[in-house]
Amino acid sequence: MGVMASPPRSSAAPPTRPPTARDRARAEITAEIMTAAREQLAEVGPGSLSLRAIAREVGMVSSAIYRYVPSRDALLTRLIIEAYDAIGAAAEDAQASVAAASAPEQFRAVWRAIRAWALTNPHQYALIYGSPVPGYRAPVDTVAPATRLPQVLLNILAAAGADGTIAAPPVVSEAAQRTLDPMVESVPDLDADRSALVAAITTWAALFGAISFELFGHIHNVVASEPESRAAFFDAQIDLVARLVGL
Amino acid sequence: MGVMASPPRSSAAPPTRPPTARDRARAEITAEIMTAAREQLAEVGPGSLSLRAIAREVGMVSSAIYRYVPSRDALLTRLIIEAYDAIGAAAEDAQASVAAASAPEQFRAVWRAIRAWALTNPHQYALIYGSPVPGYRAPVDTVAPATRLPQVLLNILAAAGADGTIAAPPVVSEAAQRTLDPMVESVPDLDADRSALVAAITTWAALFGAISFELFGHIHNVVASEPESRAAFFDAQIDLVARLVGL
DNA sequence: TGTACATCAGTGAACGCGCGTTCACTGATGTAC
DNA sequence: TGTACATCAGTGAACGCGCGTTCACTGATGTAC
Repeated sequence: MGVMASPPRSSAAPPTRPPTARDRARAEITAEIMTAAREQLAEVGPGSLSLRAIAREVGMVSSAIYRYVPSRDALLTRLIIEAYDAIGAAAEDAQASVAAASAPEQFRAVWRAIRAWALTNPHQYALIYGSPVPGYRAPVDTVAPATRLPQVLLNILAAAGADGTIAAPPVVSEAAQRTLDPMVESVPDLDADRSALVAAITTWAALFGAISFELFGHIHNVVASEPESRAAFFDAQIDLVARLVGL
Repeated sequence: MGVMASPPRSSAAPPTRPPTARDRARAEITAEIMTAAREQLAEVGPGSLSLRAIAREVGMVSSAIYRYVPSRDALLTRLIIEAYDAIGAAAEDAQASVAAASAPEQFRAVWRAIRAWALTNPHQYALIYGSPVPGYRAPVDTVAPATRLPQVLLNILAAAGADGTIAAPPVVSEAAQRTLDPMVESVPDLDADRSALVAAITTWAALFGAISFELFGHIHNVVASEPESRAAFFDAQIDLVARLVGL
């Protein structure tokens, strides 16, 4: 997909020239706007996110927002990218902090971190893993940040596959294996067994299903609602689902 | 939960008295309103569902809607109940049509039917399994219809457990088992092994995760997008996840 | 079968509110000489 | 260091639009005698 063709560089400003007072003010106010936008999101949901309300919160007149954000959709895009980056970073940090542990332990640590992030940021979670925002079409910029999280999972599984931790990966139908052909061919470094890949994607979707069910209220009156109960239940789900991938 | 305390009876009208012309007109127009509401839902999402737009569609003045629907939230509730009933009925019908088959085959048939319903009615699906509508609080009336679908799955698993089709159900932690205590105690007929229940709930959430991922675009560029590919991939997910429950 | 009254569906105007976005403008900050 | 000009942030008014809900009303349909 051609992501990261050149070394990372901030695309906003020419590299030299120290930041002026105006630059710093701009950065600060932009941050304030994003914070207000996140709060708005939590209150009314992405569909009703309002630039005017954000302007009010920040203390400017509604039209002034347009000095910082070109449009409502662009703001949504920034929030989406932010959310993918945040949940991806949470996964990366969790993996890094147990890098010496066994693959199943890494898997567990990463998924616990993902769930914890989702519980702390339910509306940002819903923004990226809930229903698509009607009338909004996600631009390509969101693709790269969205891959950070699955990449962490793939890394764990690839390492476990390489060092023999995964004994017998499950076998799936040829038809299902072939559905991954276009993707495998477009990603150069990916030479995992396709059955293992199908299983990996299944665990990925399965545990996001578990988190969504918890967050969206579908296990209300099913699983006890104390935080420790919910955590124990999710742990059990991690362990069950980990079997699918041979961990 | 006290659902179905008395024999089913339409709560709207006194049982006798044949329907008058007015009654029939009312029923017809109510149906038209619900259809328009479903179309609205598909166009703009639940958050922006507009009574005025629905009135326009049906060809009445905006205030006339209030002869049929007490408020916007009440309309949403009706749509939600309708959606739970429809997906529940799809599952029940699928199970009934393969009632003589083996448990794994029934499981597969039901999940295929659920996915098919979701693909055909993506916005109704998102309404009930996507992000909660901000500012909307679901009333108790939605609980009973929401249980129809999981009930079908439980029935299949209970039968498979009883006739020995499920050899060795997986074992989960005591802590996770205990999280189901309140629910098991409140449902009289439920004497399933709690490990099996945890596994059942996990498969339930897992396959809804798979459907949501497909519908909400998360496997775009991952799994080939032709309908047959997607179906084959989902079939593989069913089979993988079925193992969690011993099928 | 015919009339008097009650019920209901639908109208149209109004209340009070919100939204995204554009535009000409003032005044402060930054840059080049 | 000082001045002239360019850049930018923020203002306030406006455009044109949408929304949920209430209310007094007209006219058609249903009911009881």
